[in-house]
Amino acid sequence: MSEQEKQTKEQLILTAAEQEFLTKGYDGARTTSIAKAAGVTHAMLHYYFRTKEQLFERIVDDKFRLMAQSILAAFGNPNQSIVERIRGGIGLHFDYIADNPQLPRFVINEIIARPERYDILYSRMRGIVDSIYANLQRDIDLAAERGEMVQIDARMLFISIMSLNIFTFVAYPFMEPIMGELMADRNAFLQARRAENINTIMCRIKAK
Amino acid sequence: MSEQEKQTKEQLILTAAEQEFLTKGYDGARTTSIAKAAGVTHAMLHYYFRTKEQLFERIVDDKFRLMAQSILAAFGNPNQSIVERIRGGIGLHFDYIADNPQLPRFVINEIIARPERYDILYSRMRGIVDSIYANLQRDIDLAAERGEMVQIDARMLFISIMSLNIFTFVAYPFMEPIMGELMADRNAFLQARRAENINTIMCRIKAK
DNA sequence: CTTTGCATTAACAAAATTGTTAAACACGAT
DNA sequence: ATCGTGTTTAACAATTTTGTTAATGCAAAG
Repeated sequence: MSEQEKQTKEQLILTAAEQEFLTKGYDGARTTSIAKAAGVTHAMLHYYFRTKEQLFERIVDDKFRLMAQSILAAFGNPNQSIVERIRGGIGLHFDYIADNPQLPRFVINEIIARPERYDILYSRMRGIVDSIYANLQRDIDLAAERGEMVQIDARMLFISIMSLNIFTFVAYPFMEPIMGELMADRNAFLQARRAENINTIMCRIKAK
Repeated sequence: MSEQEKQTKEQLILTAAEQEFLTKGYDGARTTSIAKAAGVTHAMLHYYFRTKEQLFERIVDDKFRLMAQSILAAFGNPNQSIVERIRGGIGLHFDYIADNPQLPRFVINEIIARPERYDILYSRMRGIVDSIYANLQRDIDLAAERGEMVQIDARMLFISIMSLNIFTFVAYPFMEPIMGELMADRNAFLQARRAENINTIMCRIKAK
């Protein structure tokens, strides 16, 4: 059972740490608070992860991978028409973030707090983004020539999509108290927002 | 000159503190680091502001006011047509944030870190937002009836505009390294982004 | 049953960070 | 000149937070 127990305790700490780091960031997080939330002594936390730094890196690695995946999964899609691929991609991306609403804010804050640290990560992402971009841009150009949509820079379109989808969640706690009934029912609001984001982008790219 | 000197030192500390708090947040900021950046001993900082907390509040108050203003100023506008008012508002809002690019992230993080604290602030903002909203929604409804634009919920439109404008700056450090030449020239990119945001919203509200 | 190896605890140590104080200082007003 | 007021400094105190250690437990393998 020692193997089982260890798994559980380590897992408990990781889960508590994830929650703490995602909401409070590295600086705001306290190892004692994490240990308490996990129901272990704080010496236990250091026993498994040595330092706060190392514990944090475990979380960060996971989360960055997740963030990159969410972007890829949404647009590295099969062989529908480009317009449908974009429409579907927006929805997928939105849903992905809805499942991890704290993720974007965490990633952005981390990168701003310690940019140096993520150089390796960038080279990986850069390659992925470049290939998606080239692919998407080519399809957009072709579709534009056929009059199926307007000509547009794929990266600009991409940024617009990310803006609309991500901001909804990043700013939710800020907007919720000042938007009244519109946001009273979270699920209803998110559903409406999802549709609105798709609609907004579709209007933008639809052939005139 | 004692009066002059005091102003300057206090001001030096405030300026350094603003920079530190905006980039690192309350938890990441160090009073010693602020004092050093301001070129004063850290005892000096405590002499003028007593605690880190109080120094922080001075900054936060300013910044929240600024944030609220930016939203108001952009859309509480004169008597052009509603479509033109929206078009102009997007640009104004974008420019305002371009002048204070760290502001939105700071405000959002602060509110998430300590929601309780901003209850009073909310009641003030709530009133302002409500009146702008009612006003805008009425004009939109009228314009929609006249066929000048599509029918749309003003708050949804509002969120879309904020998303597009704010995200550009919040995520800049994250996107810059993975977007290649598109973002190489910051000014050129921002100008393009400003136009794109206006274009995107105009497409969304233009009468079909 | 004892050895071995990891798990656990409590108490402690070290470092970093915030906050204080007492003494020196500058300088204008009386 | 000196008194008073607010400024400045250096040294120190307090607290918080991270990290360590030595002793103990516990369970499986020999």
